[in-house]
Amino acid sequence: MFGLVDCNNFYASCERVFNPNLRDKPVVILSNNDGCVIARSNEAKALGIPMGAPTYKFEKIFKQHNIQVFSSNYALYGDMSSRVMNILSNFTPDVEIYSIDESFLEFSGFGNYNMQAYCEKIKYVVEKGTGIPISIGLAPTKALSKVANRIAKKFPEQTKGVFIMKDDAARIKALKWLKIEDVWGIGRQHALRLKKHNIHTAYAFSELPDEWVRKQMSVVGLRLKNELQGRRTLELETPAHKKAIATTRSFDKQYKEFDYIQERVSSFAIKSAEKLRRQGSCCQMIYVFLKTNKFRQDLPQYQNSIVVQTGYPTNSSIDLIKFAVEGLKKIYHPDYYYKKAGVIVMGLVPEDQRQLAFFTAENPKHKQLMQKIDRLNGAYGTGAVRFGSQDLGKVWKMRREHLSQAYTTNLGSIIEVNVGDENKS
DNA sequence: TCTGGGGTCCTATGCCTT
DNA sequence: TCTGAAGGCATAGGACCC
Repeated sequence: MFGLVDCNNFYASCERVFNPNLRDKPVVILSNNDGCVIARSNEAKALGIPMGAPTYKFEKIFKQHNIQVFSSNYALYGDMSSRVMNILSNFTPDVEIYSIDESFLEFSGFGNYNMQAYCEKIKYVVEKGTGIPISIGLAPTKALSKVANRIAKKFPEQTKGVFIMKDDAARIKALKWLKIEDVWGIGRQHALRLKKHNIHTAYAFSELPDEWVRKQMSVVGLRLKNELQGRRTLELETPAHKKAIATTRSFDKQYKEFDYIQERVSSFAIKSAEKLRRQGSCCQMIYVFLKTNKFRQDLPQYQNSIVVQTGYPTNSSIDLIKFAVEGLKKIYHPDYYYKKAGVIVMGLVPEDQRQLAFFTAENPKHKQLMQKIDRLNGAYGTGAVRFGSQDLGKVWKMRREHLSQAYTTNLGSIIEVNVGDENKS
């Protein structure tokens, strides 16, 4: 049996843990730059706030319905997530952390357990320990456990937040209920095509001929079909090393000047190098991209990207700036207004296993230099040490006008409890 | 004026080597 | 030495996830 544990409205729930006044009130969480809505409480969903809603278009509605608005606070959500995951691992050794708010659990050898009671206990202990409400779905395959979870979440009164797909009759009933666009692995494009072929439910999809699914949706679609029929094709995955690390951002407005964009791309390269060093990896390729604002169709559109081979594995900020700017020069075009750029480092190898290149290699002094820089930045804050290609006078600030505090990771943000006497807190 | 960021996997294509 | 088939690899793009 697979179990899928999903935290309910995770980001909104995190905010509520430390601010109980938010209970039963509509809450939305905004993306970086406060650009759009990326999470909603049930109350906000009921008010018709869609996922991805642009903030500037909905500000009036936020005010009108007294919706509580928060900038995303990843320090808080990341910490709350690891607390939840820690508790889950006490209930079965086989846990795959699938995302910040979801885990697959495998229950093998639990034949004699009353799984309904066991899962209700998991739910109780997680909620008691963290304040985060969860839903649990159990089924014979991963894809079906996603379906079961959806039912648990959708019908909390009947299911108490735990739904177990006991037999084939339950499977068929659930799949007939689930709309095709809500199936895990069916995105917008596939849903559109399937509907054109009169496939509207998960069940109808699961009954399609193998060849058709394979042809239209590749082996991925076929695996999904098998999973929905109850045949296990996906297993619990063990954490693998990352294959790429990305640092990409939208700009606060549109920019044309090369110098500005070069400065941004250099900063992304530095950030990527820091991430590489933190996980003990080096990269062999660096991908740089540049885009105009896709929402401004009235302006000329342009996007381009390039892969630069480094020639040797490196995680030196100095080298990565050099390669990134070299790539940028090849794709930059002076006629456009740019809104977004990014750097992705690829071809990652462990730092201690880098092969020696015959003619080129990272300057051996860089390693020590980077260690010192990382230490200084660690002690005095990111950006304490900057590079020549970064604009020293400029402080890049993300728009985060509705940020809650880092209650769990920053001592200065710790909650104070006042007990009677105002002097004692 | 203002619409996020970070990932994965699969396929098609073209080129090169065997 | 030439030729075609088959396999490996890099790259680009599309689909999906959270």
